[in-house]
Amino acid sequence: MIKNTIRAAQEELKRKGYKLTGPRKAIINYLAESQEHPDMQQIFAGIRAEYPSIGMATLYRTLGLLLELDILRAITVKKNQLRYELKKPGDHHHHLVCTECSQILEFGSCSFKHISSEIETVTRYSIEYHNLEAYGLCPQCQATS
Amino acid sequence: MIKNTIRAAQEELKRKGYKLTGPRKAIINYLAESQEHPDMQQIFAGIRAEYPSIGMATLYRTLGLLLELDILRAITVKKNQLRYELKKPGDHHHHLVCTECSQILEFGSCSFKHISSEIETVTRYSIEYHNLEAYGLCPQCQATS
DNA sequence: AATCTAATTGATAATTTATTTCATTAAGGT
DNA sequence: ACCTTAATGAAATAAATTATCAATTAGATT
Ligand SMILES: [Zn+2]
Ligand SMILES: [Zn+2]
Ligand SMILES: [Zn+2]
Ligand SMILES: [Zn+2]
Repeated sequence: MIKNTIRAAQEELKRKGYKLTGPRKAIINYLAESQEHPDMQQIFAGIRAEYPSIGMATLYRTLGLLLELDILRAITVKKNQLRYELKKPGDHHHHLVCTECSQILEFGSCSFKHISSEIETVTRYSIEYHNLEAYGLCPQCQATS
Repeated sequence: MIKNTIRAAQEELKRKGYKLTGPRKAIINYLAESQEHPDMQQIFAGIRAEYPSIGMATLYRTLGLLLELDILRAITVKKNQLRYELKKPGDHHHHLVCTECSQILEFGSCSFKHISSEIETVTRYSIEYHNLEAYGLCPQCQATS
């Protein structure tokens, strides 16, 4: 539900004491509505459509902030190639990344949740979130090799 | 076993048709011997100690190559802050990363192996490797907050 | 062991990406 | 409507990454 995702992100910003500004709203809206996993260039271009005055620095700052607040997730496709997605409340999934064409596919089963608390006990870390990416070849790239 | 790690990495290079050059050997040696998870700057400084003529470009190229060959793993500590570790034959582990001080702790239990082949069946991807990082606060940073 | 060939290297330049600065704007509280 | 301060955007600056290319060298071939 896109509306919920947007609202959750906005509320989290306010809850932590940040202002809900035009640029931030535009970025959150764009991310919430994008079905793929866009990179920074795509996001920048996309935002400009409905918020033409936005500067690059603001986008850097905002993505950094959303990551810190754990509202946003970055997926490493290749070295220094990140793709982004807004976290949806109630959803938890991970990603398959094709090492050939960089296609991203989501999968819902998470095996980490079960061992998370045991790892917390053993290591004394307090775990806030986790990322899991599996890398390999997508069906198309398997065919053409 | 450091010796084995070095040999495995070297053999993989040769097996794939790459030359075993001085710089590559130095980089592999450094990585194999480093117990922490160094970043590029640390690696560069460390290599220079025993291979002073190495250029930055070669380090970039070599790290990229080792990543491609799945000999090397990159751990995302923060946005655009990577740490590296050579994969050891017979070893498989994942990482806890402190979001405050960037300390990295390894943990051995991998929950993904069990579901990997099922995901391959369902998605038709062929999975070659995976990365899992859990983020949170290390014991020290929990104390000072 | 000397020769050959193509991959690799290192210095530099060029490019791209990210951050800092700072005057201006605007969000949210009063 | 006003005030305070966080946030923005443009530009400058800095940092990271990649491209270029002559010189070197690993590994194969005599
Ligand atoms: Zn996703
Ligand atoms: Zn998970
Ligand atoms: Zn490790
Ligand atoms: Zn694993």
